[in-house]
Amino acid sequence: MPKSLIYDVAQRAGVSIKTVSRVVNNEPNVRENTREKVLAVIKELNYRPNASARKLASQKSYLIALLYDDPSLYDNPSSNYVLNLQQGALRICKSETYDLLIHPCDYRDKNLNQEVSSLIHNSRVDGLLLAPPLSDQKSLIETIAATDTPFALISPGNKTLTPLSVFTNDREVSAEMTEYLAFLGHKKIAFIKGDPEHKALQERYSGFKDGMRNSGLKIEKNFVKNGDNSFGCGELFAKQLLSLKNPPTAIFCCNDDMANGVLRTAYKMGIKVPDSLSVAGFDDIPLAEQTNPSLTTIRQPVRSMTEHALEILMDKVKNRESKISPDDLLIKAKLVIRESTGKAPS
Amino acid sequence: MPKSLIYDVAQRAGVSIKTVSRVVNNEPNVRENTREKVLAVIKELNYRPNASARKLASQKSYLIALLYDDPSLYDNPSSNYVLNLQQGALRICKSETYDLLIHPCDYRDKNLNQEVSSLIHNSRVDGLLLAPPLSDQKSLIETIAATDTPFALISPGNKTLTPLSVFTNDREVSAEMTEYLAFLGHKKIAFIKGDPEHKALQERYSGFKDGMRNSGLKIEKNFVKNGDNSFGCGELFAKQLLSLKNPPTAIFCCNDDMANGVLRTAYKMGIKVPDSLSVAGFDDIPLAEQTNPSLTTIRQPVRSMTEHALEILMDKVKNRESKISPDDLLIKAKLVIRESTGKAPS
DNA sequence: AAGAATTACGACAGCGCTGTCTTTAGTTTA
DNA sequence: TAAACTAAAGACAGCGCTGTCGTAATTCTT
Repeated sequence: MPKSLIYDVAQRAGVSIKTVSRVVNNEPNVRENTREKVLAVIKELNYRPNASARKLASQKSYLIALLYDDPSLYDNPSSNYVLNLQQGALRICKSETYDLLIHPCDYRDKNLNQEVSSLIHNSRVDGLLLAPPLSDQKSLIETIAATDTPFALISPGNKTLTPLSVFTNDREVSAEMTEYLAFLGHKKIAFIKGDPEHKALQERYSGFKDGMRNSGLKIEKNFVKNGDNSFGCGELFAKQLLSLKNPPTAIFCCNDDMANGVLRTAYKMGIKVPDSLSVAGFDDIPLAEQTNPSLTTIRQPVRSMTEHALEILMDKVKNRESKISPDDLLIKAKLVIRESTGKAPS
Repeated sequence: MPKSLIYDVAQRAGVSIKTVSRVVNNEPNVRENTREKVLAVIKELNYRPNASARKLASQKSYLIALLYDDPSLYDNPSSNYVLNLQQGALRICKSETYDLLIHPCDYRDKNLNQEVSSLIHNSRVDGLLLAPPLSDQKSLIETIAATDTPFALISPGNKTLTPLSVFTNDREVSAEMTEYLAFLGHKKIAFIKGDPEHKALQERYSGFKDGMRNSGLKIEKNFVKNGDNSFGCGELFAKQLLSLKNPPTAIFCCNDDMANGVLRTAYKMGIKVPDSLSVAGFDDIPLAEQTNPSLTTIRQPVRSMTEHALEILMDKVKNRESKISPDDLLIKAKLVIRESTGKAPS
């Protein structure tokens, strides 16, 4: 199958190359029957426009960059999150004939701003999508905004930042989980916080506080730990908490990795879960289904979240009215109740 | 920073645009001091060649496609593997100023051949890198070969297929693990096989057989199970094996997911690991460190494997002599001994 | 030191599209 | 039915590079 050019199509359809171009790009001012004729020839010749030529002539890149924090830098098992991001982004890009440039970063890297701005300049991307925690980095956002490149965020919590953002209800659902634990009879509930730079994780802590208040429970100071999202710190803090003379009966962790660490410590200390201790996580990584016991947690629909965010971005990139209603912007997470939570010991 | 063109650089350096082009592309026939002068100006003006223009003029795409089986289709936790693939590929691409097109596929999809050939034609990729199990799909390889597009494989086991391939020693290292179990005193060793279409997993079984033979042990028929790589089947087969009147004292699984399933069943059945049962996996997914007990397994250096494979591919794409020696083609996996294996019960 | 061989560099066309502008066909109005 | 308009289609330049080929500068011969 020899690759055909726009000229071939034009000639065979008896029109000018410009008309073919109009059809290909869905531009107006083409009569319906000529459009059909051209489309037929395109199909017949299996014509695909040369991406580089389009880009060069149109001064666009047809490229969307997906920026995310690279979990393999910490070698943790939540990489599934990234794959879901990519999948969602890929799907929308494909449907809009854009390409996707994946760009794993280290959100702690001090040169991040420079790295991203050179990405924008060198690759001349038409738009950027930022996943948390990169979407929390204020100076990064400002850097990008200064380049006038459209961007969208997957962002936790509040809606004030920018209109180009999809939001999660981390706070509300964390409150819900807390209330669920209270409902099970737990009164001594511990919380292991995550990285403070991760805004979503802060929101989860706020949600925990809400939930405790709503349940008429008060938070004991030494039941709250400052974790760093890692399995290891879940282990460590569990050891501390469970060695207390008056230990908590439930531990709610900011993410599944830490919850898994708690599970391990409980196992080692011979503390039965959920009989003597309830454990809850957040994220619903695939592993959560496979732990002993399996983990009660909270699931976020990462893929559809990403797809929404990217659709918003594409609207911006293509300068068209957004069809996404504000209601669609809030992506709701849900409790997933498994084996690691149960009635409070009496 | 206004974006500068090749003309700007040429003018400022007092040379023609062609000379600038030569410098940028590392072509010969440029005097050392003019090269330096041009490089200085490039730096000064922060010149970056327009990728689309290069592609159009050179009739190349500067694009490498990375094809892999999408683990999120099965929602399993080994997605870290993919991230490592991507990272390795990204690193080499960046250093060669190529872009990376990620292309997750379903290796069971019957339209895969067509999908890939249209990828090649539409995106006009300069080269493809296939990860297992896609690299095992004979008809896919033939399809790609027919397009004359350079490609490289990350391929298990034997070296006969093609020179453009990086190999793993799945078989040898599986034998090693088996011998290690034998060394610990185990005589009744079970094996849970993986997906038969996955060539690497077959190799692992062959290695198991080698190891048993080398240790003077014989394989009991009902100690060998045909798994499908999933956690669930690990659970299931463990239940079957451990319910035998004369159960195995060690179970070696083709991958960590299944080994993790075994661990769970043992936990549920109250069988102590490693005291009464040793369990070994393969892959060293991040989770393997976090199970209860942590998992003895085998680690493959996926990242460096990918980097090697891509370097070979780039040599082919750029039509230059490969600097990679045949010895580098064999990427060796290593045993990682953790808590799940121990002396055979006496 | 003059010619031959070689290396360094430049002029210019053209890669395959899209944007702009112009022309033609078609439709409406008076 | 002609003038005035609008919709549809075409002509053509040019996006920013690289490839080819021609010419100038340099080095190597003897």
